[in-house]
Amino acid sequence: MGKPTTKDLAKAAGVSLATIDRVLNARLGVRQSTVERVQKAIKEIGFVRDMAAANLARSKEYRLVFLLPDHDDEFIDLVQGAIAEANMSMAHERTNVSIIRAPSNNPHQIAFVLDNLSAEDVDGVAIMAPETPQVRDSIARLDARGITVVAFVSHQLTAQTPCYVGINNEAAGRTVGQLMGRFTGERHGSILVLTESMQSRDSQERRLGFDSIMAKYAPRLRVCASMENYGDPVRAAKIVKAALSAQQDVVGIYLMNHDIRETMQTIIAQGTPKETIIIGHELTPQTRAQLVEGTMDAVITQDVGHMVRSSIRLLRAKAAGVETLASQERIRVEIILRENMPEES
Amino acid sequence: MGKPTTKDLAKAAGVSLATIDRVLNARLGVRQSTVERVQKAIKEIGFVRDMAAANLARSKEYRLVFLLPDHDDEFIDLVQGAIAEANMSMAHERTNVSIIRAPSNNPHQIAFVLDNLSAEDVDGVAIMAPETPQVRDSIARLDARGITVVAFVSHQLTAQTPCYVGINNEAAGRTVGQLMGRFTGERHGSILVLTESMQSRDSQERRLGFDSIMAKYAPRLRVCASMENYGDPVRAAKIVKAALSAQQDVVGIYLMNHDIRETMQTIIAQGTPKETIIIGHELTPQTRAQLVEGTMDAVITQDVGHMVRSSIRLLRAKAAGVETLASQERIRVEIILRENMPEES
DNA sequence: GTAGAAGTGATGTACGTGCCTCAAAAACTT
DNA sequence: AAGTTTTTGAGGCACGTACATCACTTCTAC
Repeated sequence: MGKPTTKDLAKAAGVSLATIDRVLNARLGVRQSTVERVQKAIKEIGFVRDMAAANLARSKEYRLVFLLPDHDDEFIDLVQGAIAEANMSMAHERTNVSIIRAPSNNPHQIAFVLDNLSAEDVDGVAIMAPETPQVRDSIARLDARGITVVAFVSHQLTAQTPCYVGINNEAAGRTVGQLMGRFTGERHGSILVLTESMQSRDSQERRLGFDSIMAKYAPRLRVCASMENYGDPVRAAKIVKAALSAQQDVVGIYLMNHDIRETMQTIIAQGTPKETIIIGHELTPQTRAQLVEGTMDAVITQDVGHMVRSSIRLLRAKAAGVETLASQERIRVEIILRENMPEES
Repeated sequence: MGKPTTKDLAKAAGVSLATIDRVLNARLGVRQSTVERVQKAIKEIGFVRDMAAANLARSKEYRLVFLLPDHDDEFIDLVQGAIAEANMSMAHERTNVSIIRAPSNNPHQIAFVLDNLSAEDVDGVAIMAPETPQVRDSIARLDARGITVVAFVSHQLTAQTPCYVGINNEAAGRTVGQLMGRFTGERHGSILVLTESMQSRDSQERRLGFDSIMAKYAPRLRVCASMENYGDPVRAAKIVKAALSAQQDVVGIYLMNHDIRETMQTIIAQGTPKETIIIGHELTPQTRAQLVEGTMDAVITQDVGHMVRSSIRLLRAKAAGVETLASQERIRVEIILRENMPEES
């Protein structure tokens, strides 16, 4: 005979199906002694409930939301594409994912958007936003309202510590360090580090990891202070130009943030010795092209599709109160060279 | 109102549920004109069927089988672990995965095992076995019996070309080549290539990719002919010892097969200059340890858990006659250094 | 040549899958 | 007896399936 069902359980515990249901869903209105009797029966007959059937009966749709920055760069595009794709394949699994945008440099606005999410309309939110007190508090309120939260790409420090779906940024920095050390051969010189901002925890962690490895394995190289462009293309170009003129011995460049359009353009326009090693983050159409033509040497990336699906699974599981397969959710720090570049989308 | 259901479809098409069902499952006994009417209605109201409910109603379990080699090495262990883990989390989704072992060096035995699989007991098979005519024919017979097949890790050439779940081995070889060229700096010397056997297509592809990159980017290095150990530990040790004594200028070693226990042991015992770059395949407890202690410099790997889950999804989808999300199933050629090594299991 | 039997293909009916839920009954409290 | 708490029953979610039904053909016998 097959797996035990609620019916078998009911018989085994000597109660009705409805009571079983209340115990399974930890709802109240069941005497403690009955709860225990049922739980004993569950263990005895080895009952595992069929969540597919449960969701069907509940005729419940999981409504999930991704909160993304409202500016458009290639990385956000990738994320949006991955969400759209996931949404397609999740339609079968009664899950509906939507996207909300909010200006990433305005914590109050983000908090406002989050606070306006009602448990009536939404079961879970994946938040991609800088780590600010306002957002932290909003997350706490979401949690209080029974909306589950995961931090997407960027960490969020909260009391309830929502899951973080993204790479270990220190490991990413260390990996870049190791590659930079190896790829520059035995050359001496300085390394430029370009970033959007060192304010964010992610940047700090990457830098930390990078420095630790550079100090340990490539002391011959001088790592310059991080240069911030604050997301301003003009400033980005100016900084790079100035740095390349000032430093004649640049042997490597670490592009720490993912939006590198202007930066790379300027570097190429300015011209660098062809041995200059350039390593950046995130596999986008831009970095792909750069890898192919050899202007970039390596890209450290996280699988965006995987992250999106992982977030969805986590949110669904948390919303349904189910365990998840942790190993499947771990996001790897991937190294992409020209040779192992996956085919496009 | 929510998604359209079969009931809505039936009304829209002006037929009963049973007819809808017949059309959806491409069963016979429906007039062509009716089929067309239903299909038109499907498109019109945008019907997508709820596979969860379908499977529930069918009260069907997908019974899948992995055919693995019957010898035990660390890679097989990983695969078995991943299967066990997947089995746990798939229990909810009415899927049951089991493992069958067969000697990988005996094609007739493998064919025999496959031929004994009945469509009564099994819906799909993931085959990890060398590419032989016997297995090819067995796959054709499986297909004829209505059992779906995917090739797991190793390619299988068949008329029906079953899906292959595994990495692009040529890309893997190219990636090793690029790393080898980079990591050896500007040094000159020779590169050893050690493998179990060059008979298999996978090995040939890896070698091809490796050679192409070495020739192009590191002509200063001399790549030696592949040395085969035929899976024999004693022979493996002897070969390595001989090679290292004969070649005084070894700057890099490419370990092409995944079972490298004796080989690495011998290399370490024999002693090589510490700058010798050693690159191998598959992240196992062994290669992890080697990476940590610095005796290996990089490992090219495929995510075993991902591959197992991917195979399961593919088999289920094919067995159910459903489309799959291709991008999710693509297996990446992963580069693992000490710095980006994922935590164990 | 036609009524009737028998056969064939197309379509519908009713109930089942494992679980949830609402209303109503039963078992306890005060 | 009224008020609570606990339990039950019946019906539903979106779909599948054995069996029943219906409309035609084809064949036989008169």
